[in-house]
Amino acid sequence: MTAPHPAPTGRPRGFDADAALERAMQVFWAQGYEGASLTDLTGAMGITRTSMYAAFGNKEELFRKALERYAEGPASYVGRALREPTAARVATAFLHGSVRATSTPGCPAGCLGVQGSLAAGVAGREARDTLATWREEGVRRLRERFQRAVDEGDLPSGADAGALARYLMAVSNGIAVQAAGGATRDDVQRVADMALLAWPQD
Amino acid sequence: MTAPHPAPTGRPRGFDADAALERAMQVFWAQGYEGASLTDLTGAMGITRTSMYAAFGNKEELFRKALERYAEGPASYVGRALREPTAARVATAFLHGSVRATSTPGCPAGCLGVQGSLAAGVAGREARDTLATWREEGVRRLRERFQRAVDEGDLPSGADAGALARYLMAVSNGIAVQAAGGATRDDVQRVADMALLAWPQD
DNA sequence: CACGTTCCGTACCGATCGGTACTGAACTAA
DNA sequence: TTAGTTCAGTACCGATCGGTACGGAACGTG
Repeated sequence: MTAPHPAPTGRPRGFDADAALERAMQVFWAQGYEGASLTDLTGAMGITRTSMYAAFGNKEELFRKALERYAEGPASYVGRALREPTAARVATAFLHGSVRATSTPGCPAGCLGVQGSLAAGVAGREARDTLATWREEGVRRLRERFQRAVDEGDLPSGADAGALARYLMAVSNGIAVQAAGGATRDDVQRVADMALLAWPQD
Repeated sequence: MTAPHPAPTGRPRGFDADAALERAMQVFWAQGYEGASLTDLTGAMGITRTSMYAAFGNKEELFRKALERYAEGPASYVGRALREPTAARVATAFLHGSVRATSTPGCPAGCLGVQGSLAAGVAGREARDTLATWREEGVRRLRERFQRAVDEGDLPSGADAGALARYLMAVSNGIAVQAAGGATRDDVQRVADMALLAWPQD
């Protein structure tokens, strides 16, 4: 394994693909999949259509890659929250992370995983399903974390890990909708704090 | 005032405008504002483009009228909830109504007021703002109802009516997102019930 | 009947949609 | 230098977008 990139022949790429993807993510985040035209996207990315297609495939693949970047960037709080030592701290970190990510100055308000595509025509159906799967994957990770907490005695033995997981995801989604609609960070922070009052006490 | 409709001269309308608006509402609900093309809409409404423009103005006005119909139909639970005698019962009726409306067989999953337009390009920006204003109006009505409950001693004097109102709206929005993503009625019912555990006890 | 008014249906408008063919330009290897 | 390969940019593709012009059809009124 001396050369992970086999043979860099031909004309080199004239732009930073990582930076371009970051811009594309921002456009999808702000305008949604259907609302983001190739003109909008390539304009923000600073490249031509042909360069975009050569580097990312097509609009749908660009969207999927933008979502991956989103998951590792603005939504990285999910993975961090899951590594908290107790279920209660997981819940708190998850919702507080959601508050921060959906109300960060300089970034679009809301969550790409929600407003990227929620209801769509035929053209945006695949993007919609991609996001639904992504959110469901988040529920699954939370559920498994909480099931472990039940097994370890961190949560009461009667606690429903699946219900707790979906509850947190739903509140997070609601925070995202509120933020997208103009609610302030203080507004959604109060929502998160109030939602945590429902957390099971042992 | 003998004739509220002054002079019904000319060729009479060949379709039921009310039924047509109902179909349009369903299409916007399922596909969102940008995802619903005029071909989709008029096809479902069973009328031609010219008839739609004559009866409803244009796509944006059709959307606003569909939202009005939604508010008086599937979302009528909001007004009913506000008339409940105690704040706690308002909250319960509001979230349970949200559960029912977002997971009704035969209707699109989710809430038109959320997935109708959350993030949009220039074309859908007005629809998006219309929905944000509509949701904010819901928060206002809840807040005023809860402020009254505080004044009457129904809620503790320290309760923050605005925070309670936004909390309920956020949870409702989250339920809508989850339902749109495929969560079952039982799933979102559990979310609602758990969210109500956070309600202030006197 | 003829007349004015309104509605319906077709056929079309310019603009924009996502996507691509093609021509050079810029690089490495021989 | 030459050949081979990849990228950039223009100019364009057919399809679809929201919206409309226009002519005929269906009504109430003289």
